[in-house]
Amino acid sequence: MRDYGPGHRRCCGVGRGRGGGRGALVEPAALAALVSSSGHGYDLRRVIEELTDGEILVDAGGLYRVLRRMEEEGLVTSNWAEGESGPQRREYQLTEDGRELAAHWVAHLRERERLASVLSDALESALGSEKTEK
Amino acid sequence: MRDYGPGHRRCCGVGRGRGGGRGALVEPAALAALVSSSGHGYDLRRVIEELTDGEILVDAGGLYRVLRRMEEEGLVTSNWAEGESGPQRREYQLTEDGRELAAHWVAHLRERERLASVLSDALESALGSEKTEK
DNA sequence: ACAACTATATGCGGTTCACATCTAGATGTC
DNA sequence: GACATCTAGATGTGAACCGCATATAGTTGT
Repeated sequence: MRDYGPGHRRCCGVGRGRGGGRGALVEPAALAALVSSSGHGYDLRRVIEELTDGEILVDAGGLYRVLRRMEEEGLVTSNWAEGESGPQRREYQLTEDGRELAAHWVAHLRERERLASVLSDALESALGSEKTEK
Repeated sequence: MRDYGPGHRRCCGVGRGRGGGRGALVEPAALAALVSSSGHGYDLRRVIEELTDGEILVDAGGLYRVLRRMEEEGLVTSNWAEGESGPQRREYQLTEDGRELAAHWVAHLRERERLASVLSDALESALGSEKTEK
């Protein structure tokens, strides 16, 4: 159901479960983190946060899911870190495929950036010209 | 929505069913079209295409779904066009709420644009600095 | 003993979207 | 007439994304 509660209005697809709210960001964010420093999942969250100046905070559960999927797809490899104290860690490394995909993501994100720009320009000018004709 | 052509395997979340591939674009695109010219659904597709210089092509089925959902939410109103030849047309008009939401979408799209920019910058610089150290 | 933190993982549900398919009226062609 | 095609609206299906909650362990601090 689409009940956002009383007096609480839905705005621009922001909210729980809105998968497409920002588009697929977790995968490219994970790739970015892994390109700059391989490591374990929990830490990658911090790397992502740092890389993006705190703009992008990924959900831990979602990140683990994405990492496992990427492993299935041969984009990363993992192994349990040995001889360490603390909880078990699964260390991830990028594969060559993963590195290639990361490069593709750059172009893809630029394209997405442009689409958002084109659309917001269109919206803005439409709203603007409407005002003048009133 | 967009035709990525044949022979394009999974890359950067492009493909069927990837809901979040580019984020929610149909709703804001529909709003943009309706701000600049109210009309019926099938025609709004063309308006969207024109507004975005052919960059954004929405799926007809998806557009109708979005329009009906927006009507449920009070963002648009519709009525069957009368006294016309051809197939029945449902004419849509923006409500005041819809106009407000359109304005919100501008800011939201700008934010999304920035996020994509931040992330692609991060990815690019990570890939770049990796190359130098090799 | 208990709380808090690190680390990995699953469950759940809502949402977006592309592709295929369906109905139906209008129009054109052979 | 039979047919293909275009316009117009609509549903079915299923993949994928994501936020939030919760579960499980080990570690560290009080």
